[in-house]
Amino acid sequence: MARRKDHSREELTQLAIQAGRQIVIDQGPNALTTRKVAQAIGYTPGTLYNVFKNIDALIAAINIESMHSFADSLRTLHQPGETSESRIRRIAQAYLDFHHAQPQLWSLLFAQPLNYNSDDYHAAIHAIFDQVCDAIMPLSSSPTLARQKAKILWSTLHGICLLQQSGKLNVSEPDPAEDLLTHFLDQFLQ
Amino acid sequence: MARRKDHSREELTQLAIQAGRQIVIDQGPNALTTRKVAQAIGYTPGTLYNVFKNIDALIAAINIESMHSFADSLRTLHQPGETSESRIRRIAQAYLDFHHAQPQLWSLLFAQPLNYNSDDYHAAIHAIFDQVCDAIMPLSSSPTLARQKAKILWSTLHGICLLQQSGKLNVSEPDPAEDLLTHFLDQFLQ
DNA sequence: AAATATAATTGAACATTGTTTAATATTAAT
DNA sequence: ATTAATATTAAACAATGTTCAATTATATTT
Repeated sequence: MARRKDHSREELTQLAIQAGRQIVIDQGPNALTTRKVAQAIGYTPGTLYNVFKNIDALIAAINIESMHSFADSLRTLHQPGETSESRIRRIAQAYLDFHHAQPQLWSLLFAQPLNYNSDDYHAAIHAIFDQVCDAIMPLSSSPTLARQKAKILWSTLHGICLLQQSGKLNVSEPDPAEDLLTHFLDQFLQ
Repeated sequence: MARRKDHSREELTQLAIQAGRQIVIDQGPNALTTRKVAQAIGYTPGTLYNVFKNIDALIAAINIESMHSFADSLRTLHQPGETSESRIRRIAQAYLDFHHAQPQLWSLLFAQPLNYNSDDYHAAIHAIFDQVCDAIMPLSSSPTLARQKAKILWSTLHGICLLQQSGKLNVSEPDPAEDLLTHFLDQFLQ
């Protein structure tokens, strides 16, 4: 068998990403296999390797889409007249909202070590992180301090979602992510 | 072949845990396979299944040991006359030290979703986390707030190490984990 | 238009995984 | 001494990522 040319290279790429994304949403990161993705788009695994170098590259592509989508939602939420504090709080809440709305995509993106690096991946991270830095900049005395504060905020958001997802520390009381975040931000924004 | 009885059940358990631990240290979490562990202890994979339910149970056992070891180091570091601030700072630094000294064991423990739960696992987490809560308690007005603060500290430590390990945000400047931690604690301990 | 080159697609295979199981050999109990 | 219980293994299974020769459709050249 050979060359159907039903789809262009770019179409195939998008088909695979969307199919893979849906598999992750429905069945979790562990269910993302080349055979499942291939079957979902009506091709065989071999074809995927003509478009992606390996499955890590496909995972990276799905993650890049998640990041751009999140970056877009951050841009949408931004209102020029807003105080820095309000903007930071809304960015943080948006992170929690993403985790709540798409826990499986969040896991694929943040809860699993990634073995694939690329400029696109790098750029997608910055499409998010630069906005966090921007929001914090007005409250800091130097760009270096602002960057550090942004990394601390980012780290804490990661950790809070991981903690909630693993459910490992819910003995006496659950402590909803929102409560932890509020508690953290009240001090962080002093 | 059958029944050599070179080792008791408990001896086999410990052999497997130590062999697995060393494989993770030397070659990383992904190198931890039943066949490698079995070969390292001079048995076959089937024998491991007579001792562990599956490989996730072995991973959990290795993690439990890591946690007890870390909990011990926290106990060792504790000095009765110390201020709360100093104790908290040293606990946090110990977390970073663990990550620095054993990055692979840290990854197995914290950077990968675990699919195996047990009372022992739960107890090991608390052997650590209860000490963090204890250290924070004197600075808080209620046990609930102390627990929340402990979770925030814990989350941030996680996040900082994850960030450093992934190396994804080291564009303009690396921002060593120690700097981020100091920056965080200076505000956290106010 | 014919011949040739290029590229896409597949099926089949390979190596590695985790895991199960029937067979077997050793120990323990009767 | 016979029987029962148990530990161990080899072999097999299913599922995974990945590679590749063979094949066929399109593009290019003559």
